[in-house]
Amino acid sequence: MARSIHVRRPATLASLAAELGVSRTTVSNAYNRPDQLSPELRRRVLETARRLGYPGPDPVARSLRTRKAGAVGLLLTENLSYAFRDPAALGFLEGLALACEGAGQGLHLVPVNPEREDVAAVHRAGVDGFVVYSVPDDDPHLAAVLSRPVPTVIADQPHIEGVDRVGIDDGTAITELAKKLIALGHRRIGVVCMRLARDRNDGFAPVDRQQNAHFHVQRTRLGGLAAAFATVGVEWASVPVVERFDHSSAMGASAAAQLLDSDSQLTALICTSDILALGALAEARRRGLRVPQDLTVTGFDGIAEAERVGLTTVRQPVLEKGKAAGRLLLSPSERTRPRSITLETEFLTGTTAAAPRTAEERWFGP
Amino acid sequence: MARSIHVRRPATLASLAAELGVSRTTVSNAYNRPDQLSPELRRRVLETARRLGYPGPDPVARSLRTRKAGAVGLLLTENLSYAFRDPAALGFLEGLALACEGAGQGLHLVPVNPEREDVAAVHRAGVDGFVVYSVPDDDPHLAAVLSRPVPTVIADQPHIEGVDRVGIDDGTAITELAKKLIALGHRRIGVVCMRLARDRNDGFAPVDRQQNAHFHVQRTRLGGLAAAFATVGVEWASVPVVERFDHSSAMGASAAAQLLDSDSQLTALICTSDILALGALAEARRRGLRVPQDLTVTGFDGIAEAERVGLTTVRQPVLEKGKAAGRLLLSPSERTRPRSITLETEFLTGTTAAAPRTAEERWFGP
DNA sequence: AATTGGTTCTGAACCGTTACCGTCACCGCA
DNA sequence: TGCGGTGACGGTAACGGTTCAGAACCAATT
Repeated sequence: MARSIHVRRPATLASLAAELGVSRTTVSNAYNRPDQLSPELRRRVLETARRLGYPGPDPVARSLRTRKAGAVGLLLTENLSYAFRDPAALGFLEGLALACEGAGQGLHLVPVNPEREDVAAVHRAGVDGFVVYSVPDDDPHLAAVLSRPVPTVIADQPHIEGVDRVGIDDGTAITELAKKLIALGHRRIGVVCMRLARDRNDGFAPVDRQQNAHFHVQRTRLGGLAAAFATVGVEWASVPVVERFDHSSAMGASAAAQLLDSDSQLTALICTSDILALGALAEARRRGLRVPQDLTVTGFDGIAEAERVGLTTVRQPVLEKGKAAGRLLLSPSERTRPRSITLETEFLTGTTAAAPRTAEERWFGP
Repeated sequence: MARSIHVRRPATLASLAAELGVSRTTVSNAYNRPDQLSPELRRRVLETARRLGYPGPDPVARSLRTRKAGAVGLLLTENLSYAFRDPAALGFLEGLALACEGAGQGLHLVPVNPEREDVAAVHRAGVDGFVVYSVPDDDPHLAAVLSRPVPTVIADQPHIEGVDRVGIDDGTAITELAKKLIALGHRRIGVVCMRLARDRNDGFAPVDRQQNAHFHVQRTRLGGLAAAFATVGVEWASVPVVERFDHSSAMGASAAAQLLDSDSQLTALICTSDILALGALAEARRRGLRVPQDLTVTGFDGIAEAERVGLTTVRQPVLEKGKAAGRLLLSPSERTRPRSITLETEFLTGTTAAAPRTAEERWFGP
């Protein structure tokens, strides 16, 4: 005979007070303001609590009353595993977690169902503020976050009126990198980038798709490249840009292959992330192309493995970015006006970029 | 003149009801049970909400009444960065996050201040349950979690009466590995392990420290090795075990160095994690020792990089472990008795283990 | 005409706590 | 003896919702 298990409701502050013959206020004070009652009574309260199995004030009820949840919400891009496997995102997450930990705040990962456009989870999250990390510009979850009456910090996204922001200057950073390649003599380049929109497009990305990209970071980096090459008369529309939906070095390799197959005259591959660049390096190796003699390859982010293999890239301070987001959210600002933090990037010379071979060298070998 | 900023309190469900001239129940229903009121009225409610800037029912208040927080708490080992840089921990985290996402539950990282023994954060977390991942057996935070009247799942920790558990059979898995080395002929081995207790001890770990280790996983793995080598008459007390507090390949390298310096006759280094083993490989390379001809090196975990370099190791399904923990916590069990899930491990042959050179070979070369 | 059933909305209780202010006893001091 | 100050505790009203039993109304059935 199935018998429903009798779950004894845990004792409440009120029941404890009744048992002790004191007021609820006093019990509350025993936990929250020890100086407000005599040590003797406090001892009795806590001891009785132990005896009755009272686990202490209910966190949710407390939050309701004090108007503090003690946690910050984090909204990540649609696909969770995507973030967990991207070293840059992970660094940001670690930095944010550290900042929260330092402030004694929990970090609440908001569940975003990739299937349905279910914004409810954003409304259900009991948090004191939100950090939004690199979601598409038109993400309904972002809109939902902004509709909540709590402070918000956005990272790696375009500025939104009245919202704090942290990020780097993606455009300028990659323009610098492009200028180095231009100075080396590269004119015929190919570009590998991450996905530009929510829909999958594993292949060439025409200019209008680039310009309408939903992901701010990718859009800005491509824009920075276009600007740099425009200065030497390279028409951007003629530069092949290959997009990959999944972010992995395998995808970087396949994108590199697609580019090299489409134009054997390319002298450099510019990748908008290190992960992709590592794949491009692997593809070059597979083809027997020497880097940098036969092909220049560059990345972006400055992840550990890139540094290990000497990739020419741009380092961005991902850990600091996360910490800064946390500080921005948790610091007791006067909130007089939205603050914006732009962190510095650093060009890493590496060993995967060099002057292109001349035409003769290309045809007859060195 | 400093003037305190006037923060307009956001509209409440009650104020919205008053504005509309309906009851609070009706407004609540407009959000939670659309079938309970006429479409026309519902439309009016939502429209007025938009006009008044009402962000929808307050999540904390709702949680209080419904007794559901919509999130699970995760208690990680003391040092957050430690977890974020350990691929095994990261895999677990990803799996857990995926399980939560699938169930529409948030994942609340409990802030654990490494400095103070501040258990308050555990009590402050508004969650429906906890997952505790590989904390020291005597961690006060674990005790605090168990005192909360919510379901709990522990991972990679010894069984606790009445608490669900997920893990692998560390002892048996590493015993298998040890037996392979024994079969190859190894008798003189050194062991590199992660920290065994809260206090830092970068150096040799005597047997009693091993047996009293606070970290279940490390304790069990060492025990498994001892059991295996006992079968061939190798006295465990004579086996050098070097411990490192920080978990990094650099530490693995230095530990390997310490072992090789202390006994040049060692034919194999068994490491209790892949990260440490990768460091040991680096150290062997630095010394000009060929692996596996001159030295056998093994790891544990089966992280991606280990597989790339062909490390002989044991793979454990970390992602699955995280998912299983989530399922265990979120599945509507009858909770008739605590459940325990032990996942399978797999021996990876790799290319870093071989028979030791004979004495002659050692002295005169091959 | 009375009963039934369905839809739509309401009233009051409740979730478990903390904030705010008030009360009261006790003490030292003039 | 009266008085202000202080330490210890209590009462009441939020905090912002959800739940559940039922009221009011109307149409259809018996």
